[in-house]
Amino acid sequence: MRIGELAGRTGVAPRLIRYYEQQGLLTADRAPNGYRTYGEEHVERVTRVAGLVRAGLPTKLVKVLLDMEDAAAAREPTCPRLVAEQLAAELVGIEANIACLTRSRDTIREFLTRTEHAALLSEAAAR
Amino acid sequence: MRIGELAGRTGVAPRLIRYYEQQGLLTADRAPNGYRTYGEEHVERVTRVAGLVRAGLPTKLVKVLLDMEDAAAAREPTCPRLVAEQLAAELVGIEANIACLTRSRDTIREFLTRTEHAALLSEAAAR
DNA sequence: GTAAACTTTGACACTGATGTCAATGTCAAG
DNA sequence: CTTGACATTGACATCAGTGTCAAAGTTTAC
Repeated sequence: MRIGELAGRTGVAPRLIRYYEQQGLLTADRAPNGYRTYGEEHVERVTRVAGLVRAGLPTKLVKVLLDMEDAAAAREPTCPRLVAEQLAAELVGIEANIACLTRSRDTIREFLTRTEHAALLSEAAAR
Repeated sequence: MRIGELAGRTGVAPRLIRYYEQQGLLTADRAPNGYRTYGEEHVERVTRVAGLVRAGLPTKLVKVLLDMEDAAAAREPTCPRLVAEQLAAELVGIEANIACLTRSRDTIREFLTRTEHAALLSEAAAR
C-alpha cells in the first residue's frame, strides 16, 4: 500500500508519516518508481507513533521506546546501566502523565454524568 | 509565597507560571508592590496544570478541564449539549492517550526487568 | 492520449510551549 | 547606602509538530 492509503487507514496525514520517517521513527520500502510502500504491520506502527506523539512524548523518546520494543522482541536485549537509568526516569514521567490523565478522565466522566449527558459516554466508548 | 518559592516547590519555572497565568489557567493575587502572591492551594494547581500540559493537552483544553472541575465543585453545574459533546470527544482522546502511555510504561518495566535493572523500578517508585 | 488523482522532495510559515535577555523596580542584609 | 537576590514586563529566539504550496514525475480512468 502507498502512503495515501496508509494515511487513510491510520488517520495520520501523509505529511506526518513522512515527517516521522525522517525522524527515524518509521521505515518504508520503496517501489521502483520511488513511491513508499507499506505493509499491514505499518498500520499499527504509525498508529502507535502518532498516539505517543499526541500523548506529548517528544519524537526522540518515541524512537527510543519503539527501538526498545523491537529489541525486546529479540532475546537477550542489552542495556547499559546509564540507558537503564534514563528509562527509569522516563518511566516516572510517564506514570505521572497517566495519573494526571486518569484524573482528568474521571473528572470528565463524572461531570457528564452529573449533567445528564451520560448517554454521550457510551456513545464515545462505542468508537 | 511569591513566584520563586512556588516555582521551587512545584518544579515549574517562574517563566511558565507566568505563562500559564497569561493563558488563564492560573490566578494570582498581587502584593502592593505588584509581586504575585500565592497560597498553599496554588501549589497543587500549578502541579496539576503543568502535569496536564506535559501530558500533551493544549493549554486551552486544560483551561476547560480545570474550569469544569471548579464548576463541578459548585452544585448544579450547567452544561449545554454542545459543550458536552466536545468533552465526550476529548474523553476519547484522553483514553487513547492513557492506553498508549500504559503500554509504553509496561514496555519499559518489562524491559528493565529483563535486563536485570529491576532495582531501578523500586527506586523510581520511591520518588 | 489526456485529464485527474496521487507521489516525490523541498521550502516556507505558523502555532504552542519554553528559554533567555534586557531594563527596571523592590527588598533584605551588610 | 550599596550590593545581591528576586520581581516585573516585554521582546526575541528556539524547537517540535504541522499545514501548505510548488514543481515535477507516476498512475489511473476515461
